[in-house]
Amino acid sequence: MAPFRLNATAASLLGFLHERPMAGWDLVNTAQERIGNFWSLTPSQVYRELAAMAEAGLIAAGERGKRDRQPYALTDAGRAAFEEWVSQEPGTETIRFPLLLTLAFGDHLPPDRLAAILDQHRAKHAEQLRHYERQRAEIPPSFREAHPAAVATLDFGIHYERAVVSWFDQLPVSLRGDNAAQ
Amino acid sequence: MAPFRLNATAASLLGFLHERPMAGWDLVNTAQERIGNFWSLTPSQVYRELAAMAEAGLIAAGERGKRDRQPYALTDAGRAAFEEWVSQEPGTETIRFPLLLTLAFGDHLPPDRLAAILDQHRAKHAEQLRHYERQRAEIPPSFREAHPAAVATLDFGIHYERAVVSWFDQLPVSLRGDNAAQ
DNA sequence: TGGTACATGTAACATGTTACATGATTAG
DNA sequence: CTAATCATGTAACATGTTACATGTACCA
Repeated sequence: MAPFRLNATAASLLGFLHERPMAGWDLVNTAQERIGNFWSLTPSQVYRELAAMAEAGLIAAGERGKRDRQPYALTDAGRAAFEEWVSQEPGTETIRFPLLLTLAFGDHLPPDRLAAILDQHRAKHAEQLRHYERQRAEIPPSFREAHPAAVATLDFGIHYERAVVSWFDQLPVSLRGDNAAQ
Repeated sequence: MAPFRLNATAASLLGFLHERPMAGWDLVNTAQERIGNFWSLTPSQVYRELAAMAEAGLIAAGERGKRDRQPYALTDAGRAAFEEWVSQEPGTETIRFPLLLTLAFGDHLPPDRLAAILDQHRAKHAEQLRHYERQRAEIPPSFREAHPAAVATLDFGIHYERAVVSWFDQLPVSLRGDNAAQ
C-alpha cells in the first residue's frame, strides 16, 4: 500500500467520516456547511478524493442505498492517516483577492467605475457579515458549550468581514467616490 | 489568433508591463512586492504565463540581455486584453485557512497541542501585522498621494491582520489555553 | 577562486474548475 | 405527468506546487 499523502481537502472528508458513514453528497453538504467559509471544495473534487481514498484503503464503500447513494465508512487505516494529518503543523493561509488586484491596477479604470466596483463589493461583505451575525445569534447555549471550535470558526468569519467592511469605509474618497452606501 | 482567456495572474503581469518592459525575474519580484500580500504566484507560473502570452502575441520578447535575461514588452494586443480584463467585475476572494481546519477538527488533538498551535500562529500574525505597520509608517507623503491604491492594499493587510490577531485574543480559554503570549 | 545571488526554464504532479451526462425520487 | 431536487460521476482543462537542471555575474 503506497503511503498516500493526504491533502487538507481529503483529510477533512475523513474528519467528517468519524461521525458516521456518509456518501459523497452528504460530504459535499456537510463540508459546505461546516468548513465552507474558509475551505472551498466542489462536488467533483469530493468524488475524486473519495475514489482515491477508497482505492488506498482509507475508506470502505458500503452497499449502495436509495438513488444509488454510495456510503463510505472510515477504516482503521483512514483513522490513522487522519490522526497523522491533524497533528501536523497547519500551513499558512492563502488569500486570493481579485478586487485588490483591480484596485492595485485601478489607474487603468475610470475613477467612477472603480468606485462603483468597490461600493458593490462593500455591500456584499456587509451582507455576509449580517449573515454570520444572524447565525451567531441563533446558536443555542448548549451548542456553544458542546462545540466551541465551531463557534470559533464562525467568529473568525465575523472578525474577517468586519475588518473588510471597515477597510472599505476608511478608503480615501479619491478611490471610493462619495456614493458609498454607509 | 485564438481569443486567449486571461487569468488574473497573467493579467497582473500585463499590468506591470505597462510601466516598462521586464524579464520574468523582474516580474516575479515586482509581483511579490506589489501584490504578493493578496495574490501568490511562483516563478514557474510566471515563466509559463509569459511563454503563453508571447505565443498569443500579447507580449513581445526583446533581445536577451545580461545573464540571459529575456525582456518582454507589452503589445497593442496585450494592452487591449488587459483593458478588457481590468474592466471586468472582479470575482469573490478565496480564502483557504488550514489552521481553521485544524481547529474545526481539534477534538482529535490533545487540548494543549491545539493551544500551542494556536499560540504559534497568533505570534506569526502579530509579527506580520508589525511588519505591515512598519511599512505603512515608512511611506513618504509624496508616495501616499501619488499611489493611493498601493497604500489602500497595504491597509487591507493591516486591517486583515488586526482582525486575525484580535480573533485569536477572544478565543475561549478552553481552546487556547492560558499560555498565550499577549 | 569560491560562494552567493541572479536568471531561466522544464517536468512531473497535485489540485481546482467547468461543463456535461445520466438516472432516481419526490412534490405538486 | 412533470419539474425540481437528489445523487453520482467523467472528461477536459486550468492553475498551482515542487523539485530539479543549467548556467552567469558579482563580490569578498
